[in-house]
Amino acid sequence: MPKRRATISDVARLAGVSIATVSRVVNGTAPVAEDTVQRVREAIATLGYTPHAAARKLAGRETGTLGVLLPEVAAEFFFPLVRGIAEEVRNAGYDLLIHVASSGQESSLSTPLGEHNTDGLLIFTGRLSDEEITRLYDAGFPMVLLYRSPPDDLPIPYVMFENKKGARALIAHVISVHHCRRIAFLRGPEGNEDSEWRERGYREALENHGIPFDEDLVGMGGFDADIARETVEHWLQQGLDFDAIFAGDDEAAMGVMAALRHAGKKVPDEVAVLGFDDINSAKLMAPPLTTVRAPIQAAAAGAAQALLAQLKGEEPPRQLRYPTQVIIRQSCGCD
Amino acid sequence: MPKRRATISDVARLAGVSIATVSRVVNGTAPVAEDTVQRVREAIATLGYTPHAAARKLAGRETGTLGVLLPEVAAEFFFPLVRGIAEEVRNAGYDLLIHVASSGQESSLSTPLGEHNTDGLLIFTGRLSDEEITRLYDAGFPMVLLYRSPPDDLPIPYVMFENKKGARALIAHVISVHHCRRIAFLRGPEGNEDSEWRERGYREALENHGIPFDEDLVGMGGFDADIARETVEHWLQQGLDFDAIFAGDDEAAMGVMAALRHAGKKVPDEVAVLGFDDINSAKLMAPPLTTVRAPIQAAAAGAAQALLAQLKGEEPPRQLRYPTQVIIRQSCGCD
DNA sequence: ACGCTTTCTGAAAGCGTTTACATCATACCA
DNA sequence: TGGTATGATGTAAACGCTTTCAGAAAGCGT
Repeated sequence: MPKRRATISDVARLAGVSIATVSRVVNGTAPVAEDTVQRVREAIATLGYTPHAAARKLAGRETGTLGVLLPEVAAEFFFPLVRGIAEEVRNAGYDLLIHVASSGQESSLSTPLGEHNTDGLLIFTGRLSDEEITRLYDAGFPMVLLYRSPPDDLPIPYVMFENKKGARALIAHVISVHHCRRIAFLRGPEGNEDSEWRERGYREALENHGIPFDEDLVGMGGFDADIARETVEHWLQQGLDFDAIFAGDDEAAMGVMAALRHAGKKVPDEVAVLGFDDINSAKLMAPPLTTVRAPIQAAAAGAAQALLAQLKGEEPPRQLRYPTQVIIRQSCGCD
Repeated sequence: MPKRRATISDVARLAGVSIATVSRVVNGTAPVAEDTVQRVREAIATLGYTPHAAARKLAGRETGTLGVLLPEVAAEFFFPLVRGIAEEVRNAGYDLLIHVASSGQESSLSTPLGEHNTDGLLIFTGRLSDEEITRLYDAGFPMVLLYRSPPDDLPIPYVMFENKKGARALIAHVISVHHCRRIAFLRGPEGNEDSEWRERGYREALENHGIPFDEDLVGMGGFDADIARETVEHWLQQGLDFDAIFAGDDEAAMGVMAALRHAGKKVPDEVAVLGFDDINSAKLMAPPLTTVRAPIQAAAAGAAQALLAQLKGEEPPRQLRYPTQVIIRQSCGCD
C-alpha cells in the first residue's frame, strides 16, 4: 500500500511556484532566482520528492540509460565485462541497465530495454537473433555487438579479441617448446564466434608445424567447466591419446584439470592444459593455468565508448579488435 | 538518426480504429471483434510498432518490472543468485532489471530503479544505506533484502542462510575428525552479516571443543581470492602456526589454496582448507573443497517469491532462513 | 523617462499510453 | 415486443514531466 508519491506539482504548490520552475531547479536547465531555488529545494526535501523516471522519459527525448543484454549463462569473465562497461557509461552520465536472459526465452527484446526505453544497447553474443538486430538497425537504434559480428555485414560496431592470433601463438608454444603433438581442442558453445576463431588459430598452428588435424581430438567444452570435464572423462575412458588439451576458455580448463586430476593424470607432466581469457582464477589453479589474456574489461569499456560515440552522433569505429597475449604459467609445462 | 517510431496512434489510423482499441488488442484487456484484431495486428506488423514502455508506466499504475540492486564486486555465486531470481520473476510475468553499482558511488538509488520505476526491489547487502532503505520502507515500497537484516528492525522481509549452524558444523568436523586445533578464520568484507554469523559459528565450535579463541588466527579474507591469498601469504611469512583455515567463503578458499601451494604447504596434509557456499568451482579445486552448501539459487528464488507476494498484497514472511549443509570433500583431509 | 536587454517565472502544449465512461448494436428473456 | 444484459468500439481524461512561448520585472545607457 504505497502512499501516493509526491509529484512535481506537490512540490510546486508547497514552494509556491509553478511546476516549470521546479523542473528547472531540478534539472538546472535555466536560471532561477537564488531564494526560489532555496524554497524549491526545501519543498523537495520535506516532501521526499523523487522525479518519476517514466514521465521524464516520456516528456524528454532521451532516456539517459543504456542497456546491456546478456545471455543466461554467464561465466566469471562476466564481471570485468560489466565493470568495464559500467565505468564508461557512468562517467558519461548515463545509467546502466542489465538484462539477463532467463532460460527458454531467447533472442527477444523484452519490454524494459531497447528502443524507447534505452538510448542504446550493448548486445552480447547470442542474445538477439539476426532478425531482431537487423530490425533495430533499420530503426536506427544505436547498438554495439559484443563478441559477435553483425548479421548481413551491417555496419554495426562490434568488439572482438584477436582470438585466432592468440590461440595460434598458444598452441605454437606447446608444440615448439613442449613438443606436444596430440593436442585436443574443446569447442565453445554452438555458433560462438570466439570459439570459431580460436579453433582456426589452433588449426593454423598445427598446420604450421606439420601436424595433421584430427577430428577425434576435438570435443565439446561449451566454455563450461562441467561440460568440459565430462568430455575429457569420456575421452579418458575410451583411452584417447593426447598430450595437451586446449580447453577453449579458462572455465573449461578448470573442468579439464579436474577430470585429469581425478584420473590420476599429472598436469603438466602427462598432459598440458591450456585456457583462454585469463580470468581471475586462472592464476589460482593447480597448477596455474597457461592461457591467453583477453583484455575483457578494456574491450567492454571500448564497446561502451563506441556506443556513447554513436549517441553523440559521431561515427564509431566499425570494428574494435583487441589484442591478446599468451600468458605462460605452469600448466603447459613451463617453469 | 532514428526515424520517429510508430506510436499507437499510427497503428490506430492505419487500422482504422481508435487508439483504445489498439491498446485493447495489444493488452487483451477487453473483447475485440476478430476481424478488428486482425486489422490491428497487421497494422502493428507493417509499422513495426513497439509500445513505449515509459508511456505505459506513466499511464498504468504498475511498471511490470522488478529491480535487483547488486554491489560492484560480484563473485561467482552471483549467477545462481540471478538465475534463481530471474526465473521466479519471469514466471510471474515481470521483467527483471539488474543494476550493478559502479565503484565510488555507493548506497544511492539511481534514476532507473526503485520507486516509480520498478514495482519492487531486491536489495543485496551493502547496496543501499540504512537511511535509504528506511525511506523506501516508509514510502511503502515493496522490497526484499538479500543477506542482510533490515535496519531498525523494520519488518522488511529478508533472506539469509543458516550461516552459524553451517560454520559450526564445519569447524566441528575438522576438530573432531581431523583433530585440528589451530584453525584460522578469514573474515568477509567489513560489516557483512554472513561473515559475522559464520564467525559466530566458528567461535561456538571452538568453544564447544574447549579451544580458546585466538584473535591472531583471524584475518581479512574479504570473500575474495586475492585478498585471502595475501593474508595467508603474510601469515606464512611471519610463521604463524595453523593446521586449518576456514576461508569464510569459497572464493577466498581458492586464494588460500593458491597461497599454501605456492609456499609448498600440502593441503590437506599440513593444512586443511574450508570454504563456504559450495560454488561451482569448489568441487573442481585441487583438492576438491570441503565447504558448506548454501542453496543460493533457492534462496534467491525465495526472495523473489517474497517480493512477488508483497506485490499481490499478501503478507510475506518476515524472514527466510535457508538451511545449509556441510559438504565433505578432500580439502579437510577426508577420503 | 524611454527603449532594450537580461533574468526570472508561469501557462500550456505535448510525450504515448491506459482506462473509465459513454454509445450503439445485437441478442436474449419473459 | 419491450427491457435488459452483453459485445464492440470510440472519446477523453489522466499519468508526471519537459519545454516552448510569452510576459513581468529589473538593469542600464541615453
